[in-house]
Amino acid sequence: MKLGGERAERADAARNRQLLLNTVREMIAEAGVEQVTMDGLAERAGLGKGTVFRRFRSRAGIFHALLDDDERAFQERVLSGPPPLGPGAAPVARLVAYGRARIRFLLERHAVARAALDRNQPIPAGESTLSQIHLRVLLGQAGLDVPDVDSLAVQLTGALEGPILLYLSVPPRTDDARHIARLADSWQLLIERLCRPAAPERKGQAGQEG
Amino acid sequence: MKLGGERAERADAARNRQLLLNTVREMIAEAGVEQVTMDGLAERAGLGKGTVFRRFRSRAGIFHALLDDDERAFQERVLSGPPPLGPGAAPVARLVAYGRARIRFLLERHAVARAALDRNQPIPAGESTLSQIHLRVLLGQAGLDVPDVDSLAVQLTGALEGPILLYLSVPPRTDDARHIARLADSWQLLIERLCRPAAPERKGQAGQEG
DNA sequence: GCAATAAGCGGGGTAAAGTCCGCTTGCGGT
DNA sequence: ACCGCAAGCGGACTTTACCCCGCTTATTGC
Repeated sequence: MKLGGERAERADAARNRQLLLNTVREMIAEAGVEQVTMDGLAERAGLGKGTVFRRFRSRAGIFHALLDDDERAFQERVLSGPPPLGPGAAPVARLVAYGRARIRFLLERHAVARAALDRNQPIPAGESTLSQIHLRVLLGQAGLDVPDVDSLAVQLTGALEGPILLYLSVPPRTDDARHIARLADSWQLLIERLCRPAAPERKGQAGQEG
Repeated sequence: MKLGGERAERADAARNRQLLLNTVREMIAEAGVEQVTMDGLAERAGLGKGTVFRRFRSRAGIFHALLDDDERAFQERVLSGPPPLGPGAAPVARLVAYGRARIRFLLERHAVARAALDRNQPIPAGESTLSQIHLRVLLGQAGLDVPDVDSLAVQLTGALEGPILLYLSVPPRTDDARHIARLADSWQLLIERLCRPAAPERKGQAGQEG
């Protein structure tokens, strides 16, 4: 019985996928992300190179898959863990908590996250839409009076993940850790200012450019 | 006559640098960024491959240099052009104008900007610090009451450039343009909310996570 | 001019990503 | 149990970024 036209993944394929993921984790632990090559991975796993590329379409795809694994656990904490990261706290508090947790998450997986960036693919790290969707929902719950919550969510995702994915050096310099703590505080400030109610005063302030 | 211990760039080197930049511009115009290879560029410029790598340390370095060129002109407009992008307008208005102009700038050079991202180097697009420094200065002038303007500037740079550098597909899909306009509006909203004065009311709102 | 020298130059060599295509094999149907 | 076949597999092949190192040439002091 096949289900809905979609053939299930073959047993050997599933086995090899797991084998490859385990192997790549070992290689990263031993020698770092930089040293992982497709040939090396294939050989170490006792498989052909074609197999590796079939499973993960590119080198970046491997790290993407690796990140997806961890991302699932993270998502679990967000969706059903204790507040303020999980449900039960006020939206603004959850936004702050999410940012802090996300910064930490990405920092701990920094090398992998950067390796998951693909020069030819738009979406970078493991289902980056996770952040975007979650921010989108919480912003909505916060009852912000803004015309376009979606775009704001995109932008805040950039504010949250951009610095780590783009500007951080890949063997982190010693003072990077301090930067991170400051980024987390700064995120909290940004969110709280964004969400706080308007001053009752009625002087209009505007900026424009064509 | 040599100046200050630093040997000036040799005449032939400078000529070749310019030749290479022109050649790469031609190649991009004819066939797109993707089709630019180091061998092809060297051959077309009538130079050796080693020369190309000596001038721009990597493939990304070429596009970085290309972007730097344009960036200089952009910086000119920011430092001494007409307001609100140039000096003379209120800081908040300039922040808004800068964001709009920067989004447009990056969008127009999207393919090059993405090609300038280097998997092994932290700093991405042509002197990305330009945005960071400028935002930093304007935030200071806006007289924000925040403890750490530097981190905020880093984060806003991410908000501004991250979406374009990370999430936008490289042959832009048709509806990407609409996204861009929305991003610009959203940027304005973000800045204005961030900079507006606090409501006088004293109800504290806070969020925390360890 | 001329020698000394350091920078620039060239192109063959290496390594690693990604492609191709014929062979093999698990799987579902009978 | 057997058959047909779509999916999986492997590894040679191609492409391309990047390295190396001996040769060439612009520059500077005499």
